[in-house]
Amino acid sequence: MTISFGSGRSRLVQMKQRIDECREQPDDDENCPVRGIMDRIGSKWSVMLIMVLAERPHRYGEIRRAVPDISQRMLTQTLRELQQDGLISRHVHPTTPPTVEYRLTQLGLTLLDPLSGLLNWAETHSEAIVAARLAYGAADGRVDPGLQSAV
Amino acid sequence: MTISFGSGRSRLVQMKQRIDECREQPDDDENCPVRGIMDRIGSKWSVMLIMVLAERPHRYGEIRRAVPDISQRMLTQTLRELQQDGLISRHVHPTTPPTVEYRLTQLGLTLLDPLSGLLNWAETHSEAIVAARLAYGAADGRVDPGLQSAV
DNA sequence: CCGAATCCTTACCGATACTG
DNA sequence: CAGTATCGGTAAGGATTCGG
Repeated sequence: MTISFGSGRSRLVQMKQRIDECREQPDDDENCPVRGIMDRIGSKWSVMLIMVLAERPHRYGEIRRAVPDISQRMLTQTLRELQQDGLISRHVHPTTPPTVEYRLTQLGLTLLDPLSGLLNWAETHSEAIVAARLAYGAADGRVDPGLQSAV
Repeated sequence: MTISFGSGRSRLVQMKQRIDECREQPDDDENCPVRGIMDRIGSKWSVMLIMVLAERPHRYGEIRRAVPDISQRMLTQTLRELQQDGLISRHVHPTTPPTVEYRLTQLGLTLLDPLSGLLNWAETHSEAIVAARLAYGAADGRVDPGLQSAV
């Protein structure tokens, strides 16, 4: 995007201030939605389902086939959560047998850009991260979390 | 801005293809790092610690004071994970008492931009999401997940 | 075809106490 | 100051079974 490179830092600092303010009011939930949203993003299957629906609207069984290693329990539950957040919508066609179609909402579409930005970062730097994980705990098998200064 | 609006969608679809390929090989771990990275991002404290260190390098106790509601167990554990991924570095100054400073690495700095993009999205649309959560389960208290067609 | 409901096994994570 | 070690409650999530 057109925003300069160093902008991420200052925006993050401002963000932290706002989240800190949330902690002041012990209302527990509802007052700091950013935290809840990030938890949702980080949940095991949300991003995967969003990616599937980003391609095109899908029926329930289609999603199930597109993501074979999800249990129907978690598929339904995650769909409900995303629906509850207004990111996807559920459309029932009164046919026999019933046909249910899920698709991204307008709100869900706006998420695609920042989300793909993060995923692109993950893919771009995945090799560096795997390398870092291997380098950690180096030496002769000794696990010595002592001093190290790799910038 | 040079990037068109719908770019997020196509990039996400491509991303899904690559993650699907990862599932083909049952090596379980190491072969699909994107999944692991996203889990890390979504973990409870990682983003918060990154935000703190985005401001400036911090000592252990400083982070602890900056994030009061984290246990020292999770603080140390999350710091180790981020260090292992090469996102932060740990510097021990051999003083008495010991002084340990954490800071973002070059790799960690590159994460700030896409991460702040996502956080900005979360903050921007937080009201819409809260509204959607309230709207879900509307009517007279009846929870009827039947048919609905809000976009 | 599209779910809901139940059971049950893990892992996360907080609290607490102890070390160098 | 900057951690490590251990215990235990809780909740996420998989397998399975039943319903409309």
